[in-house]
Amino acid sequence: MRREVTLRDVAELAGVSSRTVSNVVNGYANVTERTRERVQRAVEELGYRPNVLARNLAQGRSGQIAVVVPYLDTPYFSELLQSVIRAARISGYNVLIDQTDGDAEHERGFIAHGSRRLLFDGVIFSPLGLDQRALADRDPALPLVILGERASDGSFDHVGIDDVAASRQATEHLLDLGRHRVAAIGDQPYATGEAAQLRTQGFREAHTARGLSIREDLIIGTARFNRPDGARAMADLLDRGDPPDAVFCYSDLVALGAIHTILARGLRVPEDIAVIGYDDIEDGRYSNPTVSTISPDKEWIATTAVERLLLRIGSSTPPPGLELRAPHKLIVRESTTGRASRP
Amino acid sequence: MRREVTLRDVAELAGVSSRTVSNVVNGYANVTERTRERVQRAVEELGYRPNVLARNLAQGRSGQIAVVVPYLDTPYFSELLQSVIRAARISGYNVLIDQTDGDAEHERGFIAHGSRRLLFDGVIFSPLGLDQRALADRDPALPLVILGERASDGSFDHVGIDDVAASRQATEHLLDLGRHRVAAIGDQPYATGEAAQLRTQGFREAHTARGLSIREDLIIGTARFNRPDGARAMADLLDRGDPPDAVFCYSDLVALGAIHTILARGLRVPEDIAVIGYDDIEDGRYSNPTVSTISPDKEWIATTAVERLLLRIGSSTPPPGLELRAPHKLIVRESTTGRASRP
DNA sequence: GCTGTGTTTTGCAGCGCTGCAAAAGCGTAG
DNA sequence: CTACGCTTTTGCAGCGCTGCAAAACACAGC
Repeated sequence: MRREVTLRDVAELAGVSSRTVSNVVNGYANVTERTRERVQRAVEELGYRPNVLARNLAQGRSGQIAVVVPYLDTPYFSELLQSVIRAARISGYNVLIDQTDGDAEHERGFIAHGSRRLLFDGVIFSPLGLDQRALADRDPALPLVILGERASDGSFDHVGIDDVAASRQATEHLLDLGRHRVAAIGDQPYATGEAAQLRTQGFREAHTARGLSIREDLIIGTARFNRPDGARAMADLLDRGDPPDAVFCYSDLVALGAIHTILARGLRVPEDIAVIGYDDIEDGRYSNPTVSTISPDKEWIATTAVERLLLRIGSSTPPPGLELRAPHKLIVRESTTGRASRP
Repeated sequence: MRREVTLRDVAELAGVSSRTVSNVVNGYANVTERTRERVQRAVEELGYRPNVLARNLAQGRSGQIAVVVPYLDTPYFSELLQSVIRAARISGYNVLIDQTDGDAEHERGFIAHGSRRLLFDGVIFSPLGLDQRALADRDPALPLVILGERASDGSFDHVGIDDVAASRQATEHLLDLGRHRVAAIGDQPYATGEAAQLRTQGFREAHTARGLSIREDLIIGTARFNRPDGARAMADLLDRGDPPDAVFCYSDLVALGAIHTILARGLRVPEDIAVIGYDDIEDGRYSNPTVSTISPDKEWIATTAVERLLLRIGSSTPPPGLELRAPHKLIVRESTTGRASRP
């Protein structure tokens, strides 16, 4: 493989210094038209391409941001990622993706002090559960934006919807339908399940606001927010007898899993059991029945996260950690109100 | 921000040369136990972390591979990516992800000569359509593995299932059910739709092998392989009158979209119309009805692609471009044979 | 003690680029 | 003609690491 063309090669051909070539390549303003043209021609003649690695080393930055999610194949994340990549690219950043598989050790490693130093300039992090230890030995110099959990300690930004309000809204929708035995699937009552706990809180508030009591045994925990766990939890509920007449699921995947079980048992959705999900993934818009859900504004979340992160990367004095509330709305579909009259 | 700890700092503290520290850090064999320990201690005391950028520049490699897919939110790709990331990480490689949004210009840019030179050591590329021009001015020195399309010109590897055989198998399954008016949704009869064309070919072969004629008007094209396009295509078919009694969809998403339309029209799946998909994504295992499909071995595809790519990256004389056939199988679910008797 | 062999450590150059500050060029005013 | 201020170009050092080859060391055998 022949040696690659360098700045110096171009400089020699154009009869200028390599620094001038650098200036032209980077669009520096103070270059005469004549020089610019001469350099431009030389660049093209030799087919010069800047060496990103060298540039990065010299600048002390990598031009990459990392996005860390627990699972890539969760539609919510992949839909979000799509927007993040787009937003980052507009600003000239590449996106390095990593999935933690929900492994706490792995999550910690990503924001720990000095880890993979300089491979990325900042991290957008969607932790499955961000424990105290991880926060404690995190690199304070690493620009960080957290998605989902509510945990800003002032040194990073947090972007997410108001989980409590949204969950309350979802539950109220079920109660408005006249359902009385409403179950919740997805609780995670341990230290790292904060997102789940906020949803449970909203679920409770909806009840107490109406003076309704909560059947604690109708709050079901799951390890993950995916289809198999939703299906399993629903099966548990149905096996017990005295089944619920409505279910609030903490993700659309859980809802799809639950619906799968309900239908497999010969019951109807929503006639026998109404189901509402969370996330508004595309699946739920095409499933049978279609799934009512809480729809977070993913585009808003993605662009805001990138924007804030780049701001952090760019500023020497880190801006204060903000709590950024993304808009959300309730979307009513067949799984709670049934199919509209057929055409 | 204080200056970061460098090799030289460690060297000074340990009283050795920086080259020796480098040797220890990189696990070079010929270092006495005494030296190694001393250096190790200094490394820990100072909290030294290698600067990846500098290492990359010195070595002339980036330790990253790029994976380029058209759309990240397509479950098939996100499921595949998950495995690719895992496989790459095992070999110490990071994965840089990019989505092209199906933009040909963007796709070309990724493999074009010199583009983003050295940002990644190789590319796993799932082109939406790899046109001649892109192949023509591709950088011959860039290690490349292509997924999906069948297009190896000998200078790169290609990993994918046998599309023709698989499609034929799917179609035969529908014919075996006694269906006679079988439609196909997803054809792309233009230059860059090779994957789709192979599936159409399999569809045809299944018919001709049994001496059946094909109703050309039952082969429907779509721009993408997603739910909305599947739903739309199915609506077209039904609007025409004389609807098909079975449909072979070129992806599970298309199938889910098609099923959505069929059910919305008050028809039944599979009683009125049997539907089979392609890709075996998780959706299809939990949808109502569950979706029969062609299941490619994604794990095999991912690990093989990474393995071959790293082999290319590592060898100075590029190995011959291989055509690697991944295993696949037909999976029969409710959308073709109906629900098993209820429990 | 000296030589030869093998192991361990070192010095240096350089990967290709950019930051910095100085040098050169250029036009205008005095 | 000189001085001054502004624009344009340049030279150099250095980002932090590794490749290479030479130097230093250790040990055995004569």
